[in-house]
Amino acid sequence: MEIATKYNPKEVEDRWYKHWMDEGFFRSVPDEREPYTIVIPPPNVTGVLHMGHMLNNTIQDILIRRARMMGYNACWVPGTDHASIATEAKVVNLLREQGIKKSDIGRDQFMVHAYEWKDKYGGIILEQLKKLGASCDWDRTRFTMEPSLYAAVIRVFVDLHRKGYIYRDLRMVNWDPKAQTTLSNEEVIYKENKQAKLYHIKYFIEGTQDFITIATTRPETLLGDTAVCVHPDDERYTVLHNRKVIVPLVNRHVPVIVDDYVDLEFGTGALKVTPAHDINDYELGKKHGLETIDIMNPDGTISAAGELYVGADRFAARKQIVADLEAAGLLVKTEEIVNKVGYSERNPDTVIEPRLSLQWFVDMQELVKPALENVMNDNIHFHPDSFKNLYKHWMENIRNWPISRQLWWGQRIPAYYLSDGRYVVAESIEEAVELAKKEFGLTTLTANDLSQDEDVLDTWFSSWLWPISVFDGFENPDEVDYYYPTNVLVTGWDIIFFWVARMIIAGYEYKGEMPFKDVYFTGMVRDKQGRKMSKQLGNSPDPLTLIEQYGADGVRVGILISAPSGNDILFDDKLCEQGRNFSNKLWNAFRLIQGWEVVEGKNADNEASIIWMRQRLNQAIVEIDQSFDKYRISEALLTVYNLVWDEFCSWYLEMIKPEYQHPIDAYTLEQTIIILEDLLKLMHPFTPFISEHIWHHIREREAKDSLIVAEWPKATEVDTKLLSDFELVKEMISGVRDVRNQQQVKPKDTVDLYAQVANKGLYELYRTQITKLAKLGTFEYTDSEVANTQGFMAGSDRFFVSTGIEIDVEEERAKMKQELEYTKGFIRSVQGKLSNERFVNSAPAAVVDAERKKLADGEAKVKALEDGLAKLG
RNA sequence: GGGCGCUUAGCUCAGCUGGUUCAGAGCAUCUGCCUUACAAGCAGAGGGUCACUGGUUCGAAUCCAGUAGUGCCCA
Repeated sequence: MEIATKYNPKEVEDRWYKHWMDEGFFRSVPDEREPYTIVIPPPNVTGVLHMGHMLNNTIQDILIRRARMMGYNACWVPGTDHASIATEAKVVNLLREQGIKKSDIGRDQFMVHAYEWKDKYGGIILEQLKKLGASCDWDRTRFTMEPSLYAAVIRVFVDLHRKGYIYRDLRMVNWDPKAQTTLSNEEVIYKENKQAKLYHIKYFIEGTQDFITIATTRPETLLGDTAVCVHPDDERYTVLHNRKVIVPLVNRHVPVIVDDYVDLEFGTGALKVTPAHDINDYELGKKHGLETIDIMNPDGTISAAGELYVGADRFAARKQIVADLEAAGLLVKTEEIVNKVGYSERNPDTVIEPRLSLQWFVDMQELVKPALENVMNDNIHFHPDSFKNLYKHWMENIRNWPISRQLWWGQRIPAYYLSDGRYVVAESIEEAVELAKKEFGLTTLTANDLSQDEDVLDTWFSSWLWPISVFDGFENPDEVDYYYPTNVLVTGWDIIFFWVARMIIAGYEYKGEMPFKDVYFTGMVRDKQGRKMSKQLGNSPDPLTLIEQYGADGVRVGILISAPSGNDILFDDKLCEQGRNFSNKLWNAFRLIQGWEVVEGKNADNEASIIWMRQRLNQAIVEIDQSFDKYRISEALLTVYNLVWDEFCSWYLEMIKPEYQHPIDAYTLEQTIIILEDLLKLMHPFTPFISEHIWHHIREREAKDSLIVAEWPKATEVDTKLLSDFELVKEMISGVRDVRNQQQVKPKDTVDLYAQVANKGLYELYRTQITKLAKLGTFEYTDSEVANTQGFMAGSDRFFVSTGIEIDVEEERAKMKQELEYTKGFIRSVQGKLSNERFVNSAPAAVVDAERKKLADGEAKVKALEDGLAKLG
């Protein structure tokens, strides 16, 4: 059979994914085995795959595939969250294109459209994950708005309310006037506004012709001013204490208050106080008992309470008020300054408005306690653990969580109001009626007398239940008891607060136990220049295009190879090229083995190579397992990569490879295939497609006998002596090759080698291998310098290569002298250590022994070189 | 302003409990090879004062302090 010299992943990948699906290898149901569980960080249902997903899902797939091979009942639960703001925005836009306004069709109709949209466009990302090779149990795909998960959210809200953790309060919120929703602090992006203006405005002092100048960047808010504040130590304004000033245009008489909150340096040192429209002013207002005047409508226009400019947009109002102030002679001056303005993450052009609003909150102060404790004491283990600092800092300063969102797409808050504003919280309207009857003594109350809260809950209020709710854990203990706690959560560090912390909180509150044992934080994927990948910059490659170009295996290797946990990675297509080349290397090793003619019997010359390769494999298994245990995934990959490429391909296969058109003996072939099978197993988590493909072509196999469920290799005791001996042999062969290169010996020509060595047995063991890889004519031993040869050292052994080309004796002597000097210097430093009593007494015995060995080796080397130099004359 | 990181080869980064010839890998560069598995390859080579200054130690890239540069988070 002719096999292409270049591996073509496109012909292979879809086929094996289908095979795995058909055979049900991804499926997990509870059984007597120990589970290994991962819940996917649910991507946004409107989302498409980006590089961050690629990284984080590749890691999850690697972990779950290895666990599956290790015999665990591996369960990776996929799904999406409903992304209330993002999805609602998409649905609103779609409806708008059809000429439909959200307000016209009403809430129920809107929800019908939203679910339709989700069914049609949502979840593309899950299909894309299949291309990457993600071995999720697709039968378990969950969605945060499906009935069971919806019910869980409502149940938790009611429960937390009953326990007193959920309350309603007037708070300053980040208001997005376009989406007409409240945003959390994390959803506000602060951008520098270089063209901001600082307006200096006159406030007359009551009963005088004097005025005080106040600087503000938001002059329209003066409509809501209820005080002016000065610093107690500010002598400029001492005369104003206990006086009143007049707010311009609206002519409101407001008190001057004194508080050291004011920054003496900024502006004029006097601050206008607008409690309804600035968070700091709100705090000041509370402290000083000021009136709060809300001058803004939800859509960002001026409300009736503002008295002037009613109905005008806030920015139009600003322009107008500046003009009017100027006309009235109340504007002292306008200054250009740079300030930071908050924008909505979802509507990037919309300036966030601080606004007072009646919101639902979760009181986090008690809830965080077990979540903080169990991370700090490593019951839940963070990787890398430096994120504990960040976590601790946040958890110790946690603020209460605003969970209302003024949207329709989401779980509607289960609070039911009477017309007088009193309310009850219940899982259904029926329960609410009963509750209200009892609580308020209204025996004749019916459902018609109650109206449900118009707001929905923050999407994270669904997501924090995910490790429980995906197993229907709030309804039925069967599955959740088996799978929970899950083993590991893999996610970007940027959502440590949004999600990771909150899941831990919910886990302890509702299961009394951690949601996962380990958390693996991935870095952010950035472009070559270190910029975050984003749609706006257009610097993010399309993952599916990359898969087309390099194969899923290649992209997986590429993205992982430079991605130690927690560190940001600077992504470059070149990395995928390296991944693709790795696939190709393996492919060609397979071609070589597949192409051999076989002859019965056993070529004893290969035995030493086989034993070495098995030991080398053994050692690598130990290293790989250790790396996995510490979640050093990219390090494990590198070990596999070097094992396959360098050790197996460059050394082992070159040693056992028969001469051209000669057959291989059946024994060596079988041993080689067994070794290759172990390599494929080790590769499988990283490069699932090509490894499975070769697995099925290297032997005849049943469909069930697939690599994805093959047993993970186990290491036996590692023969470190044998391995270090062979490293010396490698060094010696490389030494010969170096001489060949320097002397420009043609690849086909042989050279003669003379060895002046302490341990002939070592080299005899590998005589055929050495002869073959170094392309030797003769290989003999000597006890002194050989004339007209180029010498080199490997360890403390000395070798002489005769290439038939005249050697420059002077050059040879100079090289030897240089090496002699270096070695003598080295010996001096070792002797220095060994003659230091404090070193010998306080360093561990193994370290001291190692130094003694270094000394002995060095001395042997010096002797060989000195003898050689003497011989050269 | 407060907090947390980072600084190792031209580039991107490893280097774990301070201790093997510890200064590494990949990419890039240079030399030679289309040697019948692989040019998406093979065999080699060069390249670093481990940011700087001090300290602890028998011993520091590694621990501590300070300085400089840089990035992120919070206000």
